[in-house]
Amino acid sequence: MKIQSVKGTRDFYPPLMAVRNFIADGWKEASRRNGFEEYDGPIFEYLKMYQVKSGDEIVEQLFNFTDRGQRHLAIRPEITPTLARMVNQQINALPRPIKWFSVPRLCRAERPQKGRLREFFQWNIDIIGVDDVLADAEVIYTSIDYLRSLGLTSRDIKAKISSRKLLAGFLINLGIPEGQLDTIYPILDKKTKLPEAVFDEMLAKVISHKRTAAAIKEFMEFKDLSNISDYLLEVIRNSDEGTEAEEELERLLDLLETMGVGDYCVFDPGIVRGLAYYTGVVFEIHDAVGDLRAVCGGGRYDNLLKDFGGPAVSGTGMGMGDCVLEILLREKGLLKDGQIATLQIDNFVAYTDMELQKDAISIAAKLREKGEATDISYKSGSLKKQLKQASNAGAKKCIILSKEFIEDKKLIVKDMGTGEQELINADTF
RNA sequence: GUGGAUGUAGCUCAGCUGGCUAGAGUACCAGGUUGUGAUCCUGGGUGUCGCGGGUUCGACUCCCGUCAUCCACCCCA
Repeated sequence: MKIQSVKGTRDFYPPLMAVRNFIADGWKEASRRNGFEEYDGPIFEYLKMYQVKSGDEIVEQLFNFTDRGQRHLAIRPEITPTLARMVNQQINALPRPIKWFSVPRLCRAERPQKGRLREFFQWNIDIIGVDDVLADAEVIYTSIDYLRSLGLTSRDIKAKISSRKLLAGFLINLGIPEGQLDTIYPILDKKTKLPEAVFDEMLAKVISHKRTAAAIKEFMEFKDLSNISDYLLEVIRNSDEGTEAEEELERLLDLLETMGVGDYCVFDPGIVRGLAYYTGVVFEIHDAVGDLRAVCGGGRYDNLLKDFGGPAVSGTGMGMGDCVLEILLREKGLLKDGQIATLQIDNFVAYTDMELQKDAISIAAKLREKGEATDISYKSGSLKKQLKQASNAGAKKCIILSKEFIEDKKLIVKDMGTGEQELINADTF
């Protein structure tokens, strides 16, 4: 019976595994050089943990099951709730600030499409316990730092930055009841993703006042804080919250400039994020020219720990999936199939006669004991074939046992880079 | 859940308005005077033409159904 792979999953054959490691290793290096510590949690959790934030409809979008003890469990669709749980459990023992990262394998039961699969990897970084926007700047900087290290320039990608607080202050001053904000955010989040007419229709359903709707659209299209119209500025500054958010954003952009990534960053009030739990700075990094979905997204969530039964400690973080990233890197020519070696050995041991096999095995074993990556031919076929195998394995040297070994206990050591070879005494090994 | 496209060798694909034993490139295996990596040459098909029905003397080809994949919606933590 032939069984195929499950929809939305990937088989990581060695060349693809090399790509996956290339991405994950880069994430880990970027995390460490920016001062983040690695953590991980279980791959499944109680289902209700994912319902806290997002309600019951989320259940249809994740893989859930009941174990033999009748526990309702779910394979993790994200790691942030796990992070919140773990931090809450030891909140009084952990030194602040908490700067943690993880590269979890996640599953979501959504319909697969370009840049979105049912099983994927996502780099998460979070800073918990720092109210200062410096923490938001650090998160954005670390994200850019990684992408930049791959060769993506400020012409390739842009970090679009806004603030939920700014938006909230603006909307409230326009006369929108605070309780309605959570319904409006997901709609505004779609502004750039939908045709204008469709968006207008959706917005009209929640905002009947035409001038208010127009003001919201106008606000979301501004690209420069210093160039915003007097009327909108007045609306923003008409509240402490709006004024505070404006100052925070200005400081954030200034910090990013100081960090040397100012040219990657733009203010974009069109960035809202669909999630309810964001409370401050929000951002997404996009392909500057293409129409791929966001490479990563994140923001500040001041109530997350509290929502998971912990204290009111603030956090800010970011998630970056591997699928869109890989597509982007391939489009930019920064990642090519077969470009990353799946095998890198130091020595390959070849022999021209079966009577030499035992000695060859012994020499290979000694090299391995010394810590050198060594492979050996399993049969004494033509030397041509064995050298080809050595070459394919990326061997730096090929050690050949032949008549010189039988006669004088000498080995041929061939440098696979230069092609030069020398005779050495076998007892050197 | 909705719509569109596509299913032929491990991979990329060709195969016309139905007609001989189903093909190419690539990959892989073997060999090219039993001692040298590339290229080249020779040989090897590794296949339930997604699956099931129907039409027909005859189906990879046409029709119906079904399954799968991809793309776009819905959704997106």
